[in-house]
Amino acid sequence: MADQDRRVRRTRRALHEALIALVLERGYDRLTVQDVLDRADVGRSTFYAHYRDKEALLTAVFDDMRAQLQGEVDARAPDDPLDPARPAELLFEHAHRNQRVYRALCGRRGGEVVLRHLHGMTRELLLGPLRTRRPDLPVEVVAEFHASATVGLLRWWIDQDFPHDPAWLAAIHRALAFPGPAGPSDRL
Amino acid sequence: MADQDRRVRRTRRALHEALIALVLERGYDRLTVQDVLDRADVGRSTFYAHYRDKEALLTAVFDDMRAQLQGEVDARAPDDPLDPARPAELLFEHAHRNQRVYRALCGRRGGEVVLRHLHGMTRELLLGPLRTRRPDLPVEVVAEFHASATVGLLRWWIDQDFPHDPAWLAAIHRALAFPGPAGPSDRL
DNA sequence: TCCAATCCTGAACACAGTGTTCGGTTGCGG
DNA sequence: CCGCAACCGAACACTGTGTTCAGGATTGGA
Repeated sequence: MADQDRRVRRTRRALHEALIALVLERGYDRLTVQDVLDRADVGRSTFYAHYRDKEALLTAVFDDMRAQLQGEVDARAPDDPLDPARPAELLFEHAHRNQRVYRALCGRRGGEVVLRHLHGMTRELLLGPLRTRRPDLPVEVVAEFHASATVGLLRWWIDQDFPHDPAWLAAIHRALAFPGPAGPSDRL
Repeated sequence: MADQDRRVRRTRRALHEALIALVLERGYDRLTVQDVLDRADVGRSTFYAHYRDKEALLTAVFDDMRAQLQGEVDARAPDDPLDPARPAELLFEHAHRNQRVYRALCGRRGGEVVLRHLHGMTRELLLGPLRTRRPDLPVEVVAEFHASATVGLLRWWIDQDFPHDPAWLAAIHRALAFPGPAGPSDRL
């Protein structure tokens, strides 16, 4: 199996790491495939044997992050499946624990593609809990609203270098997105 | 003065129009400068005499829209400067009256750059009215939240081909962003 | 230990798109 | 009608992309 060959693992890992480092230094769109190759010390043809292009590599890095987050959500969220602010809270915590990657992927210097994926992911994450919260409004629109707001908040936090706690951001998010005496932590 | 030469006006107008048309057909990033040139029937060197690159042209088109919107906001908003939902309402109305341009600039096929500008513009538009609304939370964060949510809603509306009214969208926006018995039109 | 399969290398290549230059032409405004 | 400014378009150098292929290196399993 392809996965078990150490060379493949090494190559992929090196490319991922090089991409992240270079995005943090120069920003995604100022990057050349050749730049990544030089940094990762990988041959040109090898790269194209693994990824279709620069964007595919970025997506692969994002998918790693996505899978990890999804795992945590699946593990920690189902005990409280109806709180619509919970997914965002988990997202903020996950970002806080993986600042480097989030800065590269979702920060100012990251690519637009990742933002689209992140937005879509967040929308799906929120769609369930939101269905019950606002039965009077069309769910798609509500999900769109909250996904945009949540990702916007996250981006702001990242670009400000993660000030305060994840809990701080989550409290603000809850106060803005779901005001009222509902939540247990509605004050700062 | 440069502005008064008919040739300049004609060239700029043709380039703007060609860009919009082509974005609607193929999407911004699938476009070549040469494509725009062919469609506008303008020489290559002429283009670079007017704009630094493809992105500068896009920005110029956006600035036209921005100026028009700003004019309307200045004309119609100051009578109600404290309602934080009013700027978004005006934005939705303006988009509805300029569907073609908004689809090209801010829709799915538009460029990422415009989105950043639109986001910034919206944030500035909201910063004033929001300052009084939520004195307990940091203004920047609140503005970020609402700018993201508003632009997200607008993009959704555009990509769905402007279903319903501007008023419909504004009502949803108000209900989600500023709930409570405050606004005059809080129901659908 | 060996070996066949698989991966990696690196240079060469064709290609697409960019942004600039410049001599010559056209159209504008005064 | 004239002088100036804008436009043209072809040519050019340049950057980056994605592919190909023959030869060398590593791997996992027998």
